[in-house]
Amino acid sequence: MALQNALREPEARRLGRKPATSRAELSRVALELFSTRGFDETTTDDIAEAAGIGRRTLFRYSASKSDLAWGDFDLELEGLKKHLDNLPSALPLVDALTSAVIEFNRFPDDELPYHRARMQLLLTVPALIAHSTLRYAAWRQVIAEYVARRENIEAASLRPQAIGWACLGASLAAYEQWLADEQANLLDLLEAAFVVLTGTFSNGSAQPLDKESS
Amino acid sequence: MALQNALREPEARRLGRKPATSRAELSRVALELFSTRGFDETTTDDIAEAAGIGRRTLFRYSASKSDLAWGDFDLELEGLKKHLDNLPSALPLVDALTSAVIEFNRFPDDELPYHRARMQLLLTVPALIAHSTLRYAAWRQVIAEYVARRENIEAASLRPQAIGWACLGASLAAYEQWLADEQANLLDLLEAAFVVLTGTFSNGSAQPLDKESS
DNA sequence: CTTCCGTTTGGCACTGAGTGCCATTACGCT
DNA sequence: AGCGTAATGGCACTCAGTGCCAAACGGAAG
Repeated sequence: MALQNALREPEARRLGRKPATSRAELSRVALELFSTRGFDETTTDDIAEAAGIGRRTLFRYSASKSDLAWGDFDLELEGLKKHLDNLPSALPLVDALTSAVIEFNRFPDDELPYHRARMQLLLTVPALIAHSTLRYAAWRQVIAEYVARRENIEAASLRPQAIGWACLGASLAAYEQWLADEQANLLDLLEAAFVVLTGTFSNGSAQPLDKESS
Repeated sequence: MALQNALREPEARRLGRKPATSRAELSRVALELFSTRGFDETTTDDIAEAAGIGRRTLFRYSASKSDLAWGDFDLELEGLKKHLDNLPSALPLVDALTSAVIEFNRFPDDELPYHRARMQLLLTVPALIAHSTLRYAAWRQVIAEYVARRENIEAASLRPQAIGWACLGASLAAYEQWLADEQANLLDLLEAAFVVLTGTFSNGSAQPLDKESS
């Protein structure tokens, strides 16, 4: 279901007909249409036609129309895992998490407009907001597994899961601000979001904190 | 779209044909079918038939099949708002939030099995997990608005939004544990989830990391 | 009781996403 | 050229969701 054909490892393919396109290419085409025409106003027929393939084939590359808005997320998740694995265990947990989230969201300058357009859709179109939750779950799980490994507890237990949620929430809150302000710096916002968490959920009783309104 | 007919204020209805059922009743019927037969295996025709109404009418009471799994959430949200409004402003923010979340999830013992069945679906069925995100957004917004009011900042700004996310995440993490353990106490788990946050994001280690330059 | 008015109902037909089936096409290899 | 393999895409189907509209209903006035 997740991995259909046309996505076998490049080296593993020897026999048979060549795939007519790629998941990344379809994502590009779909994103273009979604951005210009609107998500609901774009049919899967439109996308297939724009990509020069049959509608039936489209659904072999992507499990759903919503899924097209996402690129190769699994690939990026691998990067996140690797980054976490390479962090020194002496680094305090919050700092490790902050660092991982920031690195995960570091993109080359020339990709930023593209990334912004995608995130604009993902965080704006109701159908995509809803669908994205399923992708986020995998992201949260990576965080949870890191916490679990680090503290030698079950990844499915309360603490890793709650922390996974908190990190996701901080990220999305930062993204919303980023999308609202063309000039804003995504990575700064991400760090600020984590500072919000540390400031709010401080260990002792909560002392009044200074505000940073926007 | 959100409020269709059949949901006008009870006192406000004088004229015209009587509604054949209610949103709550349909939710009950649908939940029953979803639980026994499975969500994907239940068609909207099935639900309409079980409720003794036409399929067309079903969609006048509920915007979507997924929405049926939710009860009158807007009503409960009002309760959450009220509770937050009545909290003493001297109460530290974390404690206020914890208290609100706990009160929001307090149910009479005899409703617990029903509530559990519903949450089991909402947190297990992919289509419902996805759809629920849209409902959660309203919940987060209530939290964000409270924080914003309390600190005299914009509800749409980073801090209230991030806190809203964190509270939602803590709640959902607690719910997952609750569903996994028949014996567990939901309110205890909720409080524990908030303790996780306070323990993890303690003020001390909020040191700025290396700066980036993207 | 009848008429009128406003509301809900539900049938019908339609769009569009997603899927199973399967013949066809294209590629690499011998 | 022929073979095996894998991708393609057409066709038909299910099902969610919607616009349209005539019929059913319930209260109030005549």
